[in-house]
Amino acid sequence: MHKETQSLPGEALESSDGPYQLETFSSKENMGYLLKRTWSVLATAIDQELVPYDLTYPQFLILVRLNEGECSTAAELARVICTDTGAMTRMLDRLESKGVIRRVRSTEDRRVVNLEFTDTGRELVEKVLVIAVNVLNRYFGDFSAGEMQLLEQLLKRVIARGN
Amino acid sequence: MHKETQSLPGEALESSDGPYQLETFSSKENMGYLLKRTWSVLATAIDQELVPYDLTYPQFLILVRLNEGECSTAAELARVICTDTGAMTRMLDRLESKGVIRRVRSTEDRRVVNLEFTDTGRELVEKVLVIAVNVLNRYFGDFSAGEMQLLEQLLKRVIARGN
DNA sequence: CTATAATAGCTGCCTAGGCAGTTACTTTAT
DNA sequence: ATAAAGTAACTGCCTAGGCAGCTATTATAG
Repeated sequence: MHKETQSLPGEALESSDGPYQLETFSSKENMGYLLKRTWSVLATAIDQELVPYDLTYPQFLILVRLNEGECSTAAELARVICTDTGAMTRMLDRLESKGVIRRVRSTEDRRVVNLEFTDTGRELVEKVLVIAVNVLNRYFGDFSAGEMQLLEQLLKRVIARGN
Repeated sequence: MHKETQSLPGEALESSDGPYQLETFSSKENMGYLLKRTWSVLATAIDQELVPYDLTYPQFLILVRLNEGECSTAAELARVICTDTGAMTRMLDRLESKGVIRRVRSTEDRRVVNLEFTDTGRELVEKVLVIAVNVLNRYFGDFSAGEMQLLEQLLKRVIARGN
C-alpha cells in the first residue's frame, strides 16, 4: 500500500503542491538527477586519482573517518557513513586484506572489534587526503564563500527533512 | 601516477587554492558528503514508496526514460543514464523478467535491440511517475522558485566542469 | 571491394550497498 | 539472579555499477 494522497474525490492521485508537476517532470532536469550527476562527477574524479594508491572512493571515506578519530569500530562507521553493518563488515574485509587496517578484538566489550591503521595505512591516509581536497577545490574553485555556504544550506534543508 | 601539483619546491603536495584546506577538511562537512547524503535521502524515499510496485529507483529511472521517448535501446539508455552497457544489459534483464518491458530485435540494424513497454509496464509508469513527483515536492516543497533555480545553477556548474 | 574502425549487446569478474537472519556478548528490568 | 532486550559483528542473498573482453553487425577509408 502506498501513501494516501489528499486529492479531491474523483481526481487523479497527483495533488501535493511544490516545484514539480506531473506534466512538466523531466528525468534530466529534476533535482534527483542533478544531485546524482553532481555527486557522480566528484566521486569518479576522486576515484580516478585514487587508482595509483589502489583505493576506491568508498574505501577512502572509511580511512578518513578512522583518521578523524571519532570512529574506531564497524558499527560506529556504519552509523556515520549511513550504511549497514553487513556492508561495513565486507568493506573492512577488503581494507584489511589490503593491509591498511587491522582488526583488534576489544577486551572490555568482547562483542566489538576495534579498528587500527597499519603503518602503511597511516601513511596512505595522509597522502590521499590531499587528493580529495584538491579534487573538491578543482570543482568548487570558482565558488565564492557565499555560494558555498548557500549550496550547503540548501542541501542541509533537504537532508534535515529526511531525518 | 597521479597528477602533478604546482607546489613550491620543498613544499608538501597540497597547493591548489579553493574553498577547502587540508587542515580543516571534514568528512561530514564537505560538499561530496552533503551531495551524497542529499541524493540518498531522495533516493531512499522514492525507493520505499516504490516497494508496493515491485520497482527500485534505478529501475524506475529506466522506465521514465523509455516513457519520455528519447531512448529506445540499451545503448541510448546507458548514454543518458551515464552507466555502461554491461550494467544496462542486466538492468533490462531484470525489467524484462518482471514483465514490464520487452526486447525486440531491430530489422534495420540487426545489432540493436529495441525496447518496448508491455501493457502492464505502460500502466506502471503512469502510476509511479506520480510517486517521484510527490517525493520531490515533499523535500523541495518549501523551496521558492528562486531557490530551486539557484540550486540548479550551482549544481550545473559542477557538472559542467566534469564534462 | 575489402580491410579497418566503430557500434550494439552481452558476459565475467570486481566493488558496493540494502535487507534479513544468526551468533555472541552485554545491558536492563523484573 | 535470571529473563528479556539490545548491541556488535557477521553471513547469505539480492540489486547495482565499473571495467575488460567478446561476438555480430554496420560504417568508413583505402
